Amino acid sequence: MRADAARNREAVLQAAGLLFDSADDPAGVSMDDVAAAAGVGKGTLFRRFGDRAGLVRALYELRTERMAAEFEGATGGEDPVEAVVRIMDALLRFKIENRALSRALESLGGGSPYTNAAYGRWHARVAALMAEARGPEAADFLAHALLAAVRSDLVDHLDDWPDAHLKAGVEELVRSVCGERPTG
Amino acid sequence: MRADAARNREAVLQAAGLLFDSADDPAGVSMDDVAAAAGVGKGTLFRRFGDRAGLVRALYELRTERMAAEFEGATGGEDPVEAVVRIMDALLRFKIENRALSRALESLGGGSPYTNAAYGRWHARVAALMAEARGPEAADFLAHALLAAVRSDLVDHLDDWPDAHLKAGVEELVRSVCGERPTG
DNA sequence: CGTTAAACGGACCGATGGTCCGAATCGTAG
DNA sequence: CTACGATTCGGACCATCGGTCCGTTTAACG
Repeated sequence: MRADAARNREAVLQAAGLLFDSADDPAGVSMDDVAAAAGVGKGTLFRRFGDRAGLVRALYELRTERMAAEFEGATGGEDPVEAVVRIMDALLRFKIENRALSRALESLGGGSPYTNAAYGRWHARVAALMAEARGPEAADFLAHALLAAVRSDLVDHLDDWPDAHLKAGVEELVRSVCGERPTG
Repeated sequence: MRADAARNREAVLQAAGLLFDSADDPAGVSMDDVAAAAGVGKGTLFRRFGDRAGLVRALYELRTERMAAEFEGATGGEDPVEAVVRIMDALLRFKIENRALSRALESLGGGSPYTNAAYGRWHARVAALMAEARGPEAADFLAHALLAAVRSDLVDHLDDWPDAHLKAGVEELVRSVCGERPTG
């Protein structure tokens, strides 16, 4: 990759990140806005990322890297229920901290958010843990259901709840679905 | 309302219904398409329904009427868990039978699907039942989580599952969340 | 039938995602 | 350092879409 190309790629990612972070509605961030903020022509933007979806995915994967790495090496042996709790909590935090970007990703059109490599990975992981925790019966669907509970637009809808309340709700959900009796 | 206005309103609703039903991607149904299919000018379409969201909501409420009525009078006394199972099953069936329309409704932009009178009603009802079934602790969030599990794009994503499998998954989810032990 | 208020409908507008191609720039070979 | 080909740049340009405007038509009523 030529030097100017690499430089522009970084500039675009950074600019787009700032724009999404400071946007209430991700749909309000246009490709023209991104190009302008990055000091780059529209052609450059589209050649590098293909289309809007490509840009959003690239940005998303950038932000996801660290979190994904944290769980990549998470070896077995741990209580599967606790593992699911940890994953769901991490996802919830991520959605809270990356509201606009996450919403942009989940509203790309087509089958989003399900046509998405990252979703597939999380689902596989959670489904496996669910199968371990309570049998393989409906593990696949229950994993989908858990992930649906932290979808960004729901998190966004509940943004006037205290974070702790939301977190407690998610944890309660996970434990219930995993077959633990309700607390208290 | 003038007679021609009423006639055109019906024509638009019927045409839009057909278009959405036969569309894979609801975004592919444009307002121009609807106007043309209804044999009506664009101005008429927008004057009657305000904007795209208005049209989709009108169509949605039309289709929802029967289902809503079924639960409107559902008096108490029934086992709350069974009541939630019934509601979730009805919602699931509705999403399956109205794929494109439901997806259109849930992807209107803004805080959709949560800025929606119907959602509020379903949530209130489910939350109340959840509170009855397992205490008020996290009932509010758990109701959101249940409803999220039958969101139309998830249902659509799983459209190669047999309906019975999906239905069983939803039922299993509801019973788990309500505190029943996993079956088997 | 005449009058009036309401509805009609399609030309028009602004914005947006995406394309195109001549101009500018990078990397390299000589 | 220079010359040159390949790659990238960038913004004018295009098609489409939601939504508006306004001259024209038409339903309703006395």
